[in-house]
Amino acid sequence: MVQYSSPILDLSFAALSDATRRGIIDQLGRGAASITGLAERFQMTLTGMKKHVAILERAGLVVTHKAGRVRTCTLGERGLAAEAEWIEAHRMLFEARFGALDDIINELQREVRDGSAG
Amino acid sequence: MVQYSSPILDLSFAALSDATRRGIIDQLGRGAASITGLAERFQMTLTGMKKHVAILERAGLVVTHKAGRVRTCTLGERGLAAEAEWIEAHRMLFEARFGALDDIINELQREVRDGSAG
DNA sequence: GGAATACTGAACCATATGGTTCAGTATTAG
DNA sequence: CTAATACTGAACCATATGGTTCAGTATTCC
Repeated sequence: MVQYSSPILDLSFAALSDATRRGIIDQLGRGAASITGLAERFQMTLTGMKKHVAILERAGLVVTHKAGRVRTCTLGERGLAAEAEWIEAHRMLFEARFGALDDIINELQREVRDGSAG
Repeated sequence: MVQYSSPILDLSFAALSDATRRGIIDQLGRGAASITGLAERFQMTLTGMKKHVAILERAGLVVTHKAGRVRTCTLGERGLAAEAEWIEAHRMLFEARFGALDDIINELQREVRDGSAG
């Protein structure tokens, strides 16, 4: 079996797969915000927004701090380094695939070896 | 309301949020593979593997071609450009936050020290 | 033709999202 | 103390994942 487990990437790519959450990151890049502020900006109930923030927080992309009644959300310190690293490494894979097309064709012919033409 | 919709990023970040699917991309970077080949390598039923491949395909990350009985999977030509672009743009946001942190802290300390707004 | 191979689809199950409402709790303002 | 504000948690609903099994269909091999 092959193990490619990476809880951080699992959680953070999942967190980034929603447009609202990408918008929240965008917004927090312009300054800290409360749950209420984010909920208003994204036209959503407080409860709904809190769930999004919880998902971002679990992924380490957002940090929150409650002072009095107000929970303030900011971008996490972790940043997007792990995600960028994976993406960049695999961009090269994608590009290498088109560079190394001959090898791939050979591999294909060896594996399939059915001479299927059309 | 704010619109941050981007079906491509939705689908591809979601596709990348699973370790098995990241492994499949890894594997396809080393050469094309059949559903059966991938299913064996990742210890999974054909049906299960086909679902993963379908999710990668829907995101444009993988392309498949059926010749005879065999469906061959390869990396999609689209690559990871859109994902890389989003990540890089927002890495800067994250870093800008912490670059500006000194300023923010100074500002806060100044306000506290001066006892702003009695 | 008949059997093995490779995939496919439907159905099922458990869990997670993405959202809601409703009923609280804690904090701040008067 | 009272009231408003800001959040929180439980419960609910629909849909998507992540996996399975079981029953096909299409191809290839003998």
